Amino acid sequence: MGVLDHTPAACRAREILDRVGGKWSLSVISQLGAETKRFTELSRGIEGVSHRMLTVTLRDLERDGIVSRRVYPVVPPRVEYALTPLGRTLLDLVGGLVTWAEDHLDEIDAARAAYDARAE
Amino acid sequence: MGVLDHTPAACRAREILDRVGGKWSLSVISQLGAETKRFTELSRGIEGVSHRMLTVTLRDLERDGIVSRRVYPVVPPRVEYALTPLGRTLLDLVGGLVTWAEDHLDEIDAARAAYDARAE
DNA sequence: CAGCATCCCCTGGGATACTG
DNA sequence: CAGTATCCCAGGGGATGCTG
Repeated sequence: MGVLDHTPAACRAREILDRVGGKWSLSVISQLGAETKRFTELSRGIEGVSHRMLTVTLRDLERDGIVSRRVYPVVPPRVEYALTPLGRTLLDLVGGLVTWAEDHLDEIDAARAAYDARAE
Repeated sequence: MGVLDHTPAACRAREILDRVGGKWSLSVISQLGAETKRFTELSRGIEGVSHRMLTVTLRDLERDGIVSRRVYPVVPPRVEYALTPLGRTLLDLVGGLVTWAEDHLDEIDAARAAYDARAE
């Protein structure tokens, strides 16, 4: 028996999946892992993200205390985003996900192909 | 710079989130972590899951090679589900998520409360 | 027992246009 | 530059009922 033998544990893990599971969350966290960035820098660094979704994602992460938002009262506006200490602990965890993905994605793809082949 | 400094890395991590991010996936993986179980056992062990969603979740996990399905040709039908070796490696990873959740959920909840308070 | 099939609803997320 | 507002759609997921 490990950490996951009771349902409540899976429940809690789901909560963080809800927090990090958004389509763009990981990309944002990834981008902010190295350094503080401005809105437009993030926008350019994340291929395919719309203006709106980047805003929404940043708001959610900020609300959860994973990303900090610093506004400079200048014109034109300047806003900088960074990971909070909490966000940086997440970064380590997500590193584990990436490693696992690299190690097993081929395996999963093969399993899918085999499954689909069986069912035609 | 860590594992997450480039977007492609985040992309790959997203793929596994897509695979495991379903509402019931973690609960199923959790339930199967300890031992092989039958459909009804799983159903009883996971509070709130509907008949249909359990079926769908199991199919998806089976397709990805995370869960194995064994049918006994008897009547009444008997079907047993278990984690595959690949599934067990996932179990370890998810253990990390659970630990992180336990360590930081209060922090996140506090951040949310503070954020919501600021915005009224 | 294990599970498809059907119906329906709701939210996540895309496109686009407007502002301080 | 850094957003907000509005509209819209696909599909994830719930409820229920039928079957081998």
